[in-house]
Amino acid sequence: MAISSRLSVAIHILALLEVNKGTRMTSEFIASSVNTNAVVVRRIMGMLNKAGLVTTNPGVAGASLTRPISQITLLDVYRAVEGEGCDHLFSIHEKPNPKCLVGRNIQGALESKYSQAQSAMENELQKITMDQVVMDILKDAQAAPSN
Amino acid sequence: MAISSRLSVAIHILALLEVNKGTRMTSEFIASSVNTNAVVVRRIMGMLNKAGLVTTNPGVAGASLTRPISQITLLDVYRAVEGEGCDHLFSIHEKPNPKCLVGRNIQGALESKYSQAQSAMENELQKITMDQVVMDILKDAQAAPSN
DNA sequence: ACAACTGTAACTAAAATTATTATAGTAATG
DNA sequence: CATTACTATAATAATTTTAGTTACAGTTGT
Repeated sequence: MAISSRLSVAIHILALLEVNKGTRMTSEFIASSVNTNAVVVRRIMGMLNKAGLVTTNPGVAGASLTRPISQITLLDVYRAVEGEGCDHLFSIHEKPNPKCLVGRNIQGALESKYSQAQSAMENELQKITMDQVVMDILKDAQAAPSN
Repeated sequence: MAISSRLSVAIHILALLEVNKGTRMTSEFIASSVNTNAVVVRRIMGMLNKAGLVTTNPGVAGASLTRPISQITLLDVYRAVEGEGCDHLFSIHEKPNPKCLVGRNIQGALESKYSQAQSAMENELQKITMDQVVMDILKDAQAAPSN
């Protein structure tokens, strides 16, 4: 199964915060750009807040980034929205038969291999910063300006 | 969300086929090592068969590997059991607002970044072969022999 | 005080995974 | 050649996760 779209929505939110840095956006406004419900936005914004990536003020619109987007990596965002789920990208079947040689040792063998693949992915996410994403978005905007 | 345990079960099955190469194992026997239902084993075995990794004979027990396990990578197995799902490891939210600069361009930006991370993971899976997994299993067996 | 928000909890709906039941078909064996 | 043991697969159910929605309490600024 795929990784949930929370990461994509979170990146979308952070990009909006950067691009519209001056203005105070409501969760309703952000939701209309993402095309989802405002509660979903607030839920994810809450995770970004808890992870220390944004600052929010209860009751008042307009979240803000806590640091320059060049210092926010996709790994930061991924961990913010996936929480504990980050630890195990690959699921391992539970309780294989300990009476069987393979059943007894498969879990350990899988864990060591899986962690290699997972680390490779995380390292790549860490290399990508939010400002690269924003640049991509703005670059496309120059090619086809309509703002 | 995490990647389904089908990959883990498939690896378990292939390891069993290698370790017990001489004998003809029934799906019931394999299921008891994995600790699941025999139908689950046959379903996954069917995927491995369709992907050309094993040969099965309808009605008769005992699947066999089509090539040496040193030539089966975890990426082969991953693709066999995840099928189309492999294409998009990360989900992207649908229909962001085209009237918004960010909404208009976010999907393209995400796709290019995500494919970097996904490729990094797949490259790592490709580097790991089934015989490394089997060696891990047998190595543990030497340390704590009970067979 | 009021209006406009945010922060959450609770509930619903939809999708995916795994387990299970059931059925049809293949093949080796006595 | 009928019986037995097994595979292949469809259909169903149970469980889990995600995303959308409703509801409401709390905060802020006017």
